[in-house]
Amino acid sequence: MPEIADFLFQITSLIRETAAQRLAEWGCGELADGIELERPAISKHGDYSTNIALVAAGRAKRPPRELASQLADDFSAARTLQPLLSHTEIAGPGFINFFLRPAALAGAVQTGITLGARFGSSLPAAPEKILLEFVSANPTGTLHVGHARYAAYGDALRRILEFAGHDVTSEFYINDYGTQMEIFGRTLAARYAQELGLGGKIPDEGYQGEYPRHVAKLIAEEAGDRFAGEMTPEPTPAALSFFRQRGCELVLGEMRAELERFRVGFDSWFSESRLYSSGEAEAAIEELKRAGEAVEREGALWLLTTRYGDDKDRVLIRGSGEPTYFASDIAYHRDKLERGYDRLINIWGADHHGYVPRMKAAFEALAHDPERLEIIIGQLVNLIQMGERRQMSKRAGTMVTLAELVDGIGVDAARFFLVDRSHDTTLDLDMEKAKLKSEENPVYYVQYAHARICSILRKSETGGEAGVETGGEEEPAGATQTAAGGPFSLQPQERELILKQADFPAVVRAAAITRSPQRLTTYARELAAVFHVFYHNCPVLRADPGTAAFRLDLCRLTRYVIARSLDLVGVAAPEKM
RNA sequence: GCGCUCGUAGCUCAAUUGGAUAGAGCAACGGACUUCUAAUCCGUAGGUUGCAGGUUCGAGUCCUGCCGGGCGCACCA
Repeated sequence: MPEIADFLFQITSLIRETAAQRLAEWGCGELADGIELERPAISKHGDYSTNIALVAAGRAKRPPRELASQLADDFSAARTLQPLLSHTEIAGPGFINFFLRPAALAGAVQTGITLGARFGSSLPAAPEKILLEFVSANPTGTLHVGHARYAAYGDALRRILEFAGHDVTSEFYINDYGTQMEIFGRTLAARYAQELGLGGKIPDEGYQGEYPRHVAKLIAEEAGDRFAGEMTPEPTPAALSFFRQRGCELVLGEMRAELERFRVGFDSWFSESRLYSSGEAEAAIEELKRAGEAVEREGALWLLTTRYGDDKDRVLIRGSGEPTYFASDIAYHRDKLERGYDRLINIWGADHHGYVPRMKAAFEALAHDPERLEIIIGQLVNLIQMGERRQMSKRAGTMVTLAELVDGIGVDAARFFLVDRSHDTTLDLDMEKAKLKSEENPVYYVQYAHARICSILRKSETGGEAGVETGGEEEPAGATQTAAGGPFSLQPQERELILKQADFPAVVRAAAITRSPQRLTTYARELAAVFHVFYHNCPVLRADPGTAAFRLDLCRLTRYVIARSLDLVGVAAPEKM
């Protein structure tokens, strides 16, 4: 239920109210609340249409067109709808098509402008306190385009959910505990020793590649030879602990800077190792033991996830006494719930989807509703290099970093490109092609419309051309607009523009509900297209004063909606191009 | 082998969650700048929505079975 009066929502509400009584008469009154207005594909089919007669026909056991006819009469007779509705038609198998009065559409523009920055925002029926966790890259390397995809998607989702009325916290989970960190620390120590000419040896399982060397260099710069005495024959535990910790800090610092450059900020950075220092991990495990959900077997501690549909039980504590990543994750999610969130949304890569059932099972084991955990699986990014499809891999050196992506095509093009396709399809990225074709990125099409509008608005403010020119002479035939207040008609391009603007609040809502930021890029492109057509057919500053004023309002609202649509996916809206 | 997931124009993707004649952008071809920004607009061409059934007034969308791609199936994370 939108907090804010939104034109399409208002009409829909009035249609529902009007239809409710008749539907009840036919024994299907509960259908009224489900009535939705759609934009027909063809303009001849009206401004909006509804299929309610078709839906009701099955229940009422009467021909759909007969029901449509009755409902259409009701709509025409309804006092509340008369200021909005010009007429209705019945078409096809039983669609009811609505044709709106121009004055009503003009009123919608005024409402939108009055709402200003709030236009499109809403208050959902059940606002939620949401924790949105994404990226959460291991602090042992650099961010690549796979992370970039989740960063762009997650951050856009955060913006959209907030604008749609939810209370969202974005969080980055830091895997700074366990085996991988251990190995990373050893790798850094070896690289550090090499920096100092002490000839350290990278462990067998260690990280090859340039990045650890880069981090070790940073440490060498700030620490000098302070640890030189602790490197041979083996790095001391104290030294390893330092390298682990300092390395992690440095990597996270670079990640944070890189993400900020990408316009992705996190409200919270949550450390895995803190779960152990605070005793939370132990507490979670104890709770599971006490509840009889975790048992010792074969020297390890197992969580009995098969009770809740998982394929096999899962180890929490290894025979070696080391807790698994799964144990950490349980403690982590327990902590999230204790922080009072209604819903936990995790964005995971497709390579982790097999992990979902056990995590859900853990919720049940802790007697929490697994529905509160929503895991969004994002498909992976493949690289195309020299015409070959390759999977990204640090070891194979087939990796494109977030930094390279941003340097290559810029933040706006990169974010638009990444969010524009569904997170649910695998994405092929050819960096060479992406660079060559970056000027063809649809983001510029949308930004250009925005810049164009800004240019018109600038000129209107300086009073340059408004009203001084040839009056209505260049108007397309049939224009009969007069100053506000009088009866007028709308050019088809104006009508299209207004109807497209009126879609915006519903687009935001749909994007939020279906977790699809990509709806916004599609919408922004459509709105820009409709505006460009309007621009070519309907002069603004050169129109007569009344028309010019009205069209300037159309421009203002379009500008606002484009800027907001882009902002919701983290893309800038430049005033000049 | 089992599980999850995706197959839509030559390419990259949409399609208001079951609606009317499946739409955009690139790429191709032909037009429009003495004009509020030509990074734009107009037009042409491009499709058995992987295949086969099913559900109903109606299917790209839901169900079943095949085919093909991706990803998983650890006391790794």
